[in-house]
Amino acid sequence: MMLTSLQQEFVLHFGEMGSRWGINRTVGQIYALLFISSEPLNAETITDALAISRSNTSMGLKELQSWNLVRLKHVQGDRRDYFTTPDDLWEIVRTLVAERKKREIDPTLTKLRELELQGPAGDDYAEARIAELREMIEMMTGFYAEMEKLETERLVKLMTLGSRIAALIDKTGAMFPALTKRK
Amino acid sequence: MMLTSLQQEFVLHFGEMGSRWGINRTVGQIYALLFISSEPLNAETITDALAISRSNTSMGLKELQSWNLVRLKHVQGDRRDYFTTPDDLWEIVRTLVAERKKREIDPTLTKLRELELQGPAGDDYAEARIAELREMIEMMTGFYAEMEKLETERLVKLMTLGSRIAALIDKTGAMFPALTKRK
DNA sequence: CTTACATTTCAGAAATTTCTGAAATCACTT
DNA sequence: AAGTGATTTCAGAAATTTCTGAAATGTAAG
Repeated sequence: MMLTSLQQEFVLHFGEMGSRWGINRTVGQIYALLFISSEPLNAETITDALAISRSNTSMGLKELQSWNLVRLKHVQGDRRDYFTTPDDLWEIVRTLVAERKKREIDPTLTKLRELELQGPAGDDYAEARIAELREMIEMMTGFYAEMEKLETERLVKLMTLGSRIAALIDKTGAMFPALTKRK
Repeated sequence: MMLTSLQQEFVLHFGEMGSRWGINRTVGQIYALLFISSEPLNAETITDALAISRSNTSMGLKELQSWNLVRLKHVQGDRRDYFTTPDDLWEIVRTLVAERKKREIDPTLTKLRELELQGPAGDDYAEARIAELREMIEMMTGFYAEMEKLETERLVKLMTLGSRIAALIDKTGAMFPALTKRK
């Protein structure tokens, strides 16, 4: 498959950004290619569009599947696997956030709880700092859980409230003022 | 400096998580150490607490400074630099989010705008997909900009609204319904 | 069961990132 | 301006990650 120059640039950009996003260049490129392709692509097509090895494509697709970022399709009378990204961008963002939380936040939350369970270690400052960090992460993951529950309509509405958001918050009764205290 | 076992475990965990967070092990460990230390530390102390080279410490601190994640302090009568993390966790989170946005999102938004400016490339699907992605990122960065403006009090209040958030959103008039449409 | 692909695995090669020690630079003191 | 100690730079070494080609495995059809 020959890429248009638009596709080419888009794909290369995602490849370069890959390392900042915690994936490698190839994975970024494969994802980008699937994202801007109107039809599902098979591994062979991806391999030659990106000029990489067939095995690299296989590993990249496996990685994207582990992130739940691609969907498998089948074409009538063709036994090869075809891949796409979801049409709905909101679904993509939800998946991305969920997976990053799982990989980047959850293990740390677990570790912090473990450390607290190990009981007083005679280092009051470190203990307080760890507790404080755990509480903050819990608050943020709690908020995330609520956001995740919202249907896309409401999420969009919230995100487009603009500066009226502050006034809206003020409309509700005061809650958990203790959580705003500083050390 | 001898680390307590609590500090040790905390530091090692941040080191391991480093790669998932887009920093390297050493940078993760240095940050963790500063975070749980009640007093500012100098490079020499960090070097021997983590058993790394002096130059590695220097590079790690430089990296943390480029992220705005550490503060420089000076001790009376000591010409060495001492480093700490801000006491206020909210300040840390704000910095982290701002820096990640700058590194992970902004360059892509710029690139997408560039691609759109290059004008019709005869690939309607890719063009539509790129426009859609740009709009989504703009919506999210717009929301982020609003969140960033909120004082910590209000942010905490918003984050602890729990399930009442949905009802609150519904209280406002309908806005931008077009933005919720699917392809 | 055999053939004909399709896909995955995996050991080593290649590329990239991280780390070190030595030298250079910087900045304060005398 | 010479001396002392702190910090940074940087070239190469070490470690890690990514990529490839070949072999192994999987799977549907004949």
